[in-house]
Amino acid sequence: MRKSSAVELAILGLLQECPLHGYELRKRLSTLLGALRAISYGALYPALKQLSKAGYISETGNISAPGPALSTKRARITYSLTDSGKQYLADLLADSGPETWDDEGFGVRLAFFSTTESEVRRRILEGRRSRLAERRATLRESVAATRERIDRYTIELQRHGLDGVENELRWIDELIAAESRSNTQVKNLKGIS
Amino acid sequence: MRKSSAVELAILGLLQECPLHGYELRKRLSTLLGALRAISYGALYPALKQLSKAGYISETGNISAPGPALSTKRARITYSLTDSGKQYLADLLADSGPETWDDEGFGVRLAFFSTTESEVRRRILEGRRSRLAERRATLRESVAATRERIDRYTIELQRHGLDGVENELRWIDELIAAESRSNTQVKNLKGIS
DNA sequence: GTTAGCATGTAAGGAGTTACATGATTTT
DNA sequence: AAAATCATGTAACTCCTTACATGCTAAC
Repeated sequence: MRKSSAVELAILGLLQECPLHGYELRKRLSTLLGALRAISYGALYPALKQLSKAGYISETGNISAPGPALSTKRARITYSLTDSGKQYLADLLADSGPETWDDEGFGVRLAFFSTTESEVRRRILEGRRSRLAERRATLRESVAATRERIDRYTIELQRHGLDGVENELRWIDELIAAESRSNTQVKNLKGIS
Repeated sequence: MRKSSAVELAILGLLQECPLHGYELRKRLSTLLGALRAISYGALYPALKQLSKAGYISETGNISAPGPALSTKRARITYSLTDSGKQYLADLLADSGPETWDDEGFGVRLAFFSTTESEVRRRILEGRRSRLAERRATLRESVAATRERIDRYTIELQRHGLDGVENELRWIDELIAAESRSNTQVKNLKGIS
């Protein structure tokens, strides 16, 4: 079983909420992941086929309402998660390895954090945090190294990159703090009961 | 002549300053473009071969110092811009079409803004600005549309994405303002003379 | 002497985009 | 009736990553 791409994970995650057809799926992927990714049909449909072949999702023509048997609409293919797919998705979301720390892997997983165990959430957030801290260190070094250069624009570009990383670090810290708070609350509740 | 990728542009831009060999080139690309891109050798060397074949750069074994004829070091291949390459680079940098507004295309071009005409700089900055403004509009919409959702994490992800875009917009505005200032100065100087 | 870094490359393959092809439905 | 948008797909192609292959040089 090859490691699943972020796109597949996103598809499975969306289908977890409700069955959808491809076109709708694509729109939701775009808004869900925002600037992160705008997938094309040439990538989406093959991915759906492949997930279907693997048994993680099932296709059904939309025999939706019990009204007029064959609706006038062109047969839309609605995809839903199978039991096997639910299990697979759960496994993917239970993961907190290196692939969950890069920009895309992290973004997709965060989007489905509600379905992720609190402990795994914490590990993913910490992993992402140290990945970002590393990147910040590298960028600081290179900003320092380029200090003598007179080129305004090179400096601007690097400074902006560093700003972005620092910004994201603050954000992650907030998320981690919020996570701790809700953990404490849970512990308190447990203590009381 | 196929349209050149951002990587090729970056290579040409770096070679404009001084001749370099592949290994060094890769390090500089990484620091120059920061988080934007970390190119692998599997991409770099073929790109160099291709640029060489096109006549934009020339390869020379490092027969550097006039000391001991064959240095002990393994023959490093030093690449330098040819006249044709200089022309090509100038053409690429004089461009301000849509390909100069996306994340990567913009980043690379900004890095070499010092060698870009002030008018082209302005057009690229404006183009980038409106591209970002569009993205902001889309994100705002989707944040608004997702408002009723209770999912904290989906909201956080989208809000963070929006923050990032707004941040970059402010940065671009600063750059544009700085650009206008230096233009005004130039005009004043011209007025005086 | 062995590890780490310098230095150049190739082959296989993954992941996706673009452009095309088709047709239904809704809106103007 | 034209235009937009819904809806599904395929084929060719691009670009890049990973893994491998090779060997030198400096430092410890």
